[in-house]
Amino acid sequence: MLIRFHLLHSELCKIGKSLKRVKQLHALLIKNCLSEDPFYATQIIRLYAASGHVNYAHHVFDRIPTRTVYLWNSLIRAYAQAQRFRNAFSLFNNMLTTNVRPDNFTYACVVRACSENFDSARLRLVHGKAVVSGLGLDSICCSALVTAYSKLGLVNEASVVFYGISEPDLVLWNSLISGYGYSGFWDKGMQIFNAMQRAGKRPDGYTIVGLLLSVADSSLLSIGRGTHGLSLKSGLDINAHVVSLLVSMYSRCECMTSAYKVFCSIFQPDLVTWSALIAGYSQTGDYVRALLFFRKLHMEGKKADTVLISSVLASIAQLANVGLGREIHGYVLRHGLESDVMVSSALVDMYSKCGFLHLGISVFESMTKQNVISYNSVISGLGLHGCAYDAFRMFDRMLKKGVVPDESTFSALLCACCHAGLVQVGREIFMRMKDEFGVEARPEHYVYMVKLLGGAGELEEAYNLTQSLPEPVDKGILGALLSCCNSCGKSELAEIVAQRLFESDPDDRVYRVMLSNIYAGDGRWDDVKKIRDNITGGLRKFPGLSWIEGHFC
DNA sequence: TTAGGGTTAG
Repeated sequence: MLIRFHLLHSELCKIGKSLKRVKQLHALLIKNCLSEDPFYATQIIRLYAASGHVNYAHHVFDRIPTRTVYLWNSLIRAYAQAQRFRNAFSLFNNMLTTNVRPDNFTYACVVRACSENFDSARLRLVHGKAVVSGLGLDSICCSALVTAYSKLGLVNEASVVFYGISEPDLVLWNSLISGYGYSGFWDKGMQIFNAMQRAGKRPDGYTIVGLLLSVADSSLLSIGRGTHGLSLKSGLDINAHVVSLLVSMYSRCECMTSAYKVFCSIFQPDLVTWSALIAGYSQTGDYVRALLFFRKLHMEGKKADTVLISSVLASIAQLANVGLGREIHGYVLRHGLESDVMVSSALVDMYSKCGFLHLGISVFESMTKQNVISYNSVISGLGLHGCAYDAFRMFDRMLKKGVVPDESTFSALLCACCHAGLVQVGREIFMRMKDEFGVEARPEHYVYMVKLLGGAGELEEAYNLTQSLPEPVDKGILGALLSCCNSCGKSELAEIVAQRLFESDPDDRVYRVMLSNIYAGDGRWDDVKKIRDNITGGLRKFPGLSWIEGHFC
C-alpha cells in the first residue's frame, strides 16, 4: 500500500489540469480498489475541480461512504471556485446535518464564497455559526472574515473581528491592511501597518499590495512613492503582484513615466503587468501607445487573455479605429476567445463606438450566452446611435430573459433618452430605476437627467433636481447644469450654479471659461474681462485638431 | 499514513 501511495502521490503532483489524465488516474484508483478511500477521493475531487469539471468531482463525492472533513471541504471549495455558490452553500448546510463538524478551513471557504456572492446577510449568519462552534477567534477563520467584510464595504465590522484577536499573525494584519486598501482608507491602512511593525512583524508582498491598493489617484502619489520605496528597501520590488500593482498605481496617478520605469525594471513581466501598463496608457488617453505595447507583447510571442483583449478593445473604441478593431476581432476568433462574455461585449462596444452599430449587434446576436454586461453594451450602442426606442426594446428583451439590470443599464437608457430628447421616457425610467429595480441613482444618472431636462429647456426642474441632493453635490452634475444654462442663455441661473462650483473648487478654470462664455453671449464684456483676469497662470487655448478616418468600399 | 490553506495584481 505504501509503495502504491508513493507512486500515486507522484502522479497526483504532476498531473496538471488535463481532464484526460485525471480520468486515467481515477481509473487507476478504481482498479487498485482505492477510489473509495477518503484520502484519494479528496485528491481526485481537487483534480477534477482544477480541470474545471465540478460535476465529476461531485460524482466521486457521492460514492464515498465515510466522508471526512477534508472531503467535504474539497467539494465545497470546488463549487465556490467555480462560482457555483448556491451549490457550495447547500453542501455546507448538508454538512451541518451530518456528524462531521466543519473546521476552520470550511468556514474560511464559505465566508469567502459569501463575499464573492455579495451576500452580507449570509456572511453574518456563517460568522455566527463559526462563533458558536468555537472558531470565532481562529486566525484562519478570522482572516477570511476580515477580507470578506472589507470586500462587502463593511470595513468597520472587519476591524471588530481583527481587534478581537490578541496576537494577530501576519496574514491577519495583511487582511486588514488590504481591507482598508479596498475601501480607500489609506490613512487607516498606514496606521495598521505602523502598529504591525511595532508588533515586530515584517511586511511581505501582501502587505505592500494592501498599502498600494488605497492609492486611488494623483493626490496620494506621495503615499504611493513611499510604499514603492518600502518595497525596494524590503526587497519586495521583484514580487510579481507588487510589480503589477506599482504599475497600475502609477497609472492611476497618471505617472506613466514611473509606471514604465517599474515595468522595465523587471526581467520578464507577466501578463498582468503587461495588462496594467497597457490599461494605464489607455486610461490616461494614450491609446496609440497602448496599442503599440499590445503589438510588442504579441511580437514577444505572448498570448493575450480575455482581460487584456477587452482593455485593448476599449482603447480602439476611443480611437474609433474600426480597422484595428477588426484585426483584434480576427485575433479573438483565431484564439477562440469569442465565447467569453467580457470580450464579446467589448467587441459590441468597440463596433458601435466606431460607428458600425450593425456589426456590434451581429456580434451580440451571435453570442451563445448574454449577460448584463453584453446587454448594457448593446443598449448603450443603440442609444449612442439615436435608436432610443430600440434600446428600450432591448431592455424589455433583457428583462424577459431574466437578466437583472444594473446601474450601467440605466446609464445607457438615460443616455439614449438624452440623444433622442425623450424627456418623459427619461423621467419614467429614472423613477423605475429606484422604485422597481432598487438601483440607487449615482452621479452619472443625475448628470444624464440634468442634461435631458436642461436640453429640453426644463431648467427649473433640472435645478430643483440638483437642489434635492445632499451637499456636496457632485461637480459633474453642477457642470452639466451650467452647460445647459450656457446653451439656453440663462445667465442668472448660471451665476448661481457657477458660484457653487467655484466654492467647491476655487482653482477650476473650465467652469470659469464656461461662465465667461455665457456673459459674452449676453454682451456683458466687463464681466467677461473680470473672469478672464481672474484666471491666472497663463491659460492658453491651443487650436483644435481633429481627423476623420474614412472607410470606402 | 497520507491531506487542505486564511491575505495580493491587470
